[in-house]
Amino acid sequence: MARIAPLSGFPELLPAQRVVEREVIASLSQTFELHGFANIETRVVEPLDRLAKGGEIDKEIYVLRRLQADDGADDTGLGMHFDLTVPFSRYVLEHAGHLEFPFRRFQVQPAWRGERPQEGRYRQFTQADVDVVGRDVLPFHHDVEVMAVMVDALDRLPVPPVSFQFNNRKLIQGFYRGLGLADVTAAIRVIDKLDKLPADEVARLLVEQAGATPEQAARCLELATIRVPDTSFVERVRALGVTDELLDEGLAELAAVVEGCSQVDAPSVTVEANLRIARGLDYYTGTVVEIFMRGYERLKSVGGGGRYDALATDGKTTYPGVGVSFGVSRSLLPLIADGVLAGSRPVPSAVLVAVVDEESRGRSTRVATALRRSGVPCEVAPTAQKFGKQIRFADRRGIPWVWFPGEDGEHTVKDIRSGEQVVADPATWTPPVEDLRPRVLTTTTEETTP
RNA sequence: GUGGGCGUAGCUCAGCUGGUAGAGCGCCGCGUUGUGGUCGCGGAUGUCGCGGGUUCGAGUCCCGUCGUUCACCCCA
Repeated sequence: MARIAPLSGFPELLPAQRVVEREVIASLSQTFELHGFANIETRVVEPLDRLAKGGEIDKEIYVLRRLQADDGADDTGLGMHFDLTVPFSRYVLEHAGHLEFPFRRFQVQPAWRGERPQEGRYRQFTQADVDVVGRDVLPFHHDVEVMAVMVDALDRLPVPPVSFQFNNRKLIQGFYRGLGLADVTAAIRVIDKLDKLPADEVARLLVEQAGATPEQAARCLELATIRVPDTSFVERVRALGVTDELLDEGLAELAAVVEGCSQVDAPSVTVEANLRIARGLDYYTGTVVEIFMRGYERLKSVGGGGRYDALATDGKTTYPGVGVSFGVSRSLLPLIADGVLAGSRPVPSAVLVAVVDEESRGRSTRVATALRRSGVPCEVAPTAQKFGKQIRFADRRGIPWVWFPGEDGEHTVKDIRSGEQVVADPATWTPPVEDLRPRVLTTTTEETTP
């Protein structure tokens, strides 16, 4: 029985499950590096005043303090980061003198939020972020680039198909402005409720909270219901008859992002323009995106991001950025729990070297040494049980091969899946490459490895 | 943070209006004296999440607590 109570919201994985997470992180990192993004790791804590920029998230910050703090000082003024964007913006400011701009980095780290946990929401979770940051300026084409990188990265993952839903803040703001709407920010917040409230209710709220006329509210809803897999949204928006300079700019940018991401060779990723995607964070200024995973829409977005013209500023210089993050824990833990993803084995060993009797354990150890020299992960059987038991030991752990050391160099190795057993030389034999490392198994297809 | 559902063997679960804890799978042993998986026979599972209360008696009822899950909120 579990005498030690698990901590709610702080999930831990068993070895075979951890195989999945490690392979996914390795795959993401590899793709990001293929696109020339450097890896960084930021410290776990940040000064509280930097983390707390107002907003609901303040209450979710875990604060650090010493057990024997002075009575007067109840904390150290440090909190654990709740995402990777805030620490990154601080990192950029702090190390700006040593970075080359535009700076391209990726980061895969845990973050902490004191939330009520549930499926896909944890108090400690890992996310993977890719961003490009410029000094003073960051050309728009980086929006397309960084989104395309994430499209490529997620396409290579052994997860269900994902959908990138793009929108653009300039488009929304320009449209509302051209429409003559008073409170653009309030209107965006209301439109964001569209998946929870019926359309006519949203229209009512637009009138009530955003100072819209019924006519304006109707137009806003028309805009928000546009959702297409190509650039045809441009014509449909124009047909609504609103003209505005910012709107034009947003339309062009969104078209470029949708176009650019559609051109990535990524069969398991769909790309759409969805004009009701707003995203709550108010620092976004252009491109915004939310990512959804097929069959797991209940998790809401498994990733998201966008353009922020002032990621960081030191008063003299501003650093605009564009980035997107993928929720590693949010997407993987439900997939693992549902049995969609599993590790092929809980141990790295590809071979179990059997032990004939304790007197000859040295012979088995020498076989293992030879195999390791060839890069074959292996282990020696813990006890000299009957061979049937030793084979079962390997079978339980998913170790595909069992090596039987012979008396006079007469070695044999058995594939316990097929039962086939052949004479082999420890110095030269290697298993098929697909047996070398644990792999990620999916229930739908046979297997996938980065 | 607010409100609801659920917590029984390693796993999935059964257990009626309170009366001495069960099944399947898995695990262990033997059949099979050095090559597993099938089959047959046998065996062990457990502070019924934890603490308190009501009762002659609590897995069952009540309260609290922890865990889990759902909704709100927020977002990865």
